[in-house]
Amino acid sequence: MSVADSRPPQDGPARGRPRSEAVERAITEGVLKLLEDGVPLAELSIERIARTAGVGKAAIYRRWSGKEELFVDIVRAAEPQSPELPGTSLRDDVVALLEQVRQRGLMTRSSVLLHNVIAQMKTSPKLWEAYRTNVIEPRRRKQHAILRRGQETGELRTDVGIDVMNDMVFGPMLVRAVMRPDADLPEGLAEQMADAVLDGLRPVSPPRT
Amino acid sequence: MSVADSRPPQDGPARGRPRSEAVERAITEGVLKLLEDGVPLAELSIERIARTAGVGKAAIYRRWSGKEELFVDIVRAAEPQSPELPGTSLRDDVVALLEQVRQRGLMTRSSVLLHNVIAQMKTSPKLWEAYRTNVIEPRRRKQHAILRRGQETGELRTDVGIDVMNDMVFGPMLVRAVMRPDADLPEGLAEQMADAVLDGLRPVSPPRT
Amino acid sequence: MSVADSRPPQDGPARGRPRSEAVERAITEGVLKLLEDGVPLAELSIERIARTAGVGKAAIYRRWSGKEELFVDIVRAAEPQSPELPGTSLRDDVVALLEQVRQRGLMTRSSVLLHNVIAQMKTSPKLWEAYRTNVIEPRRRKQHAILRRGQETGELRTDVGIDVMNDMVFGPMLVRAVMRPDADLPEGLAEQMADAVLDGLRPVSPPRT
Amino acid sequence: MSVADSRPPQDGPARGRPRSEAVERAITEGVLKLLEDGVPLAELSIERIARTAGVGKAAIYRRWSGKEELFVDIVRAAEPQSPELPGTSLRDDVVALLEQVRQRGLMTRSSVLLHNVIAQMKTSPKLWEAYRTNVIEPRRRKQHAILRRGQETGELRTDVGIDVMNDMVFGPMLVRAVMRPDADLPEGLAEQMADAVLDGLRPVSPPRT
DNA sequence: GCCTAACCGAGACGGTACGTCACGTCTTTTA
DNA sequence: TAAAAGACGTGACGTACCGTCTCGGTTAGGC
Repeated sequence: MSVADSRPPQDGPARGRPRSEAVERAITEGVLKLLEDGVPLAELSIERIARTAGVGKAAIYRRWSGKEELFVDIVRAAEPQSPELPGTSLRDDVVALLEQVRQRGLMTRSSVLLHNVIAQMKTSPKLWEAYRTNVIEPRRRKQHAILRRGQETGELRTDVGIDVMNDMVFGPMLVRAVMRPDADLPEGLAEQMADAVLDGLRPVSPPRT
Repeated sequence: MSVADSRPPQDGPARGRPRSEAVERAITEGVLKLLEDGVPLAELSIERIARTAGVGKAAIYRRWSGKEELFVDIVRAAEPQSPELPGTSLRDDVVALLEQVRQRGLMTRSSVLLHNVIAQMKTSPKLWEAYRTNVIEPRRRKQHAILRRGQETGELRTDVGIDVMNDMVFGPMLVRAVMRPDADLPEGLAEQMADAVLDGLRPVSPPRT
Repeated sequence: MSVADSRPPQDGPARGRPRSEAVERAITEGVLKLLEDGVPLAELSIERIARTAGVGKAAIYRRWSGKEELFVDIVRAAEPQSPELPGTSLRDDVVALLEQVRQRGLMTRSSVLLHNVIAQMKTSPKLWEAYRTNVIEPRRRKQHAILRRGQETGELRTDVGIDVMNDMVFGPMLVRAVMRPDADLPEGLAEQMADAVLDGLRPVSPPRT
Repeated sequence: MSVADSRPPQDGPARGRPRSEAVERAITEGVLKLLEDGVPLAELSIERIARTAGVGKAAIYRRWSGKEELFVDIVRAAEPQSPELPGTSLRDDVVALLEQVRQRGLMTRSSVLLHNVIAQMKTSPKLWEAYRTNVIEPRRRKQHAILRRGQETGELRTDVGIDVMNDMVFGPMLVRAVMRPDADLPEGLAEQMADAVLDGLRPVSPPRT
């Protein structure tokens, strides 16, 4: 299940002493504890994590190939589950997804935690790729599906690319929740944004006076 | 002019040998060369920069207090100048700013350079603050001013907060240009986005059937 | 028989699965193989020995308490048996013992093996003591007995301590065979040394002119 | 002067900050202190030495390529200077050299120190070679020279190889002083040994009755 | 034309962390 | 109960940077 678990694949029954789940837990909880104590991400060394978790360095390297892989797993674990979509209309589905992003922004902010870890990832192309593949792309695929269905039901214009529309519909909330820690995310924001932007993306623009 | 130039303030004429501008240039150009050669940001150590620039470590520490301060200066230097706004209409001004972001996205991508440096900054609150104050906020103030004037001229609805509208108008392009290196930024994208989103933000929403 | 076999003493018949002799053999032969392959003694780790022998580490620790104890047993096993002494005269007995040392020097050298292991032992006082007690002292006692009998038969002077004479008679060959891997040990060396040194240790030194 | 000083050879004036002699002293004295405190040689790690000396590991690796090279230098430094030879006769010169070996044995024993370090060296062929070249061989050359001159002056027989005679003359004291920590080395031992062994190596063996 | 202060490259300094390896112990399954 | 396998905490390995500190030497004013 873990992205970065590096145990070599093997057939047959496991041989030797199995890896302790307690160790796994001690490590991840150690990292979270350090972050919550306000330790800057840059000061999270493997040695310090091991010391905090009461664990040998080797126990960490046995599971992850480095600091970054470990962080990916921790972010993945903290990632909220994708919500059930109502499916009643394009507007309702869009609101549901926007609301998820908004919630995520609130959570991320309140627990200092993930914001920096995610930012940090961009410094390592390899890791960013892992994060994109495992977290971002699935979310994006779901968004595309919703928009495509909106086009089919005639709720959405067809003369703008799905990908561009995706950024127009979900980009504003993303920017607000992820890139601007000082902006507020009031209740009702999802509805407000959805209504306004979908209004500009209706299939036929009636003439105005 | 440099944010991080740490020469102690001093009265009277400079004494002793003045700092060599050639050294300054060698350092910044060394960093750019390394980045362009595809060296990951995480592998840019002060020692390596000094070696590449043919410069002593002390010469760097004399000018910046650390790696991060150096990076801030480099990003600032590479930041494009804000364009002149036509001022003919809300739509034209918005298109001009969106076009600037689009151009910046194209440039950043082609020169590998800044994308990661900016991401990196988030890991250092101090630096992110500096970047926000010096780069992001001025740009945002200009955007707000445009939108406010749009409200005054009746081109924009007044029942949505300026700040939210700002994200709705400029957020999509920002996401596309800064956060998604694989998305394309075709010509005409600025116009397309501006027209669609402004359509949803017109002051009066006529009833639909 | 093994010095370092650490099975706890126990009454009654052995219980549970008995230790496999094949494992014992695999371990000792693995060590010898590694040494003969030119692996430096310092690179002989328990882990590597176990890997080479196809054996678990625990199987080694069950039998010896550590690397050094294992080495003692291996050296002991390789030690040549003490020869029969002719007993016809002091000179003949001395030659026989010197010849044994010479042979041992030749053997040790050809099989790389033991020279370094013995040297290594000196770093562990405990082991050196074991080696001294089990290998060196018995040999020394036999040498002393011969010399003492030489004094009784009037073949050896009595005004020099047995211990000093022992070093004078056997020391040269020992130095040559054990401490100087590059010296040659030609046939007849034992006789040559014995004659010369015994000449200086005759009971009465007649006055010279 | 140090065997293992690994500074790359260089022309012209020294560049950069020169290496501190104080550091050199702190390291060697740290090692001696640890040994004198009874720390087993096997527990002397570079990290511990650095900690004891209040020095960074790099400062050690800058001077020696490893633990063993460091030890060679320490033994060399503790090695007594070769004595002036009287030159009055073969017997007097031999006594002088034997006395040196005896003294060395006494010292080595009293200061626990060097005995084990020297033994340790044999485990590393490379180091033993260094020790042999720098310490043993010079001493041996001096011994050979004395014996050769003894042959020329008619004090020594010529029908035994110099090398074999060397072991016969100096081997006993060497064995006693280096290989047998429990043997005593009384004053006068050098004279006693010299007289006895030289008696057996006189050029003409007069007939006996 | 000196003096002197600050610069310059080089590199040593005490530290900290890296990722690997071996230690001796412990915990699995299999025989 | 022993067997192989392999995870466990510990700690040393040798390397790379950190940011500071000497070195000898250079480069500008101000005298």
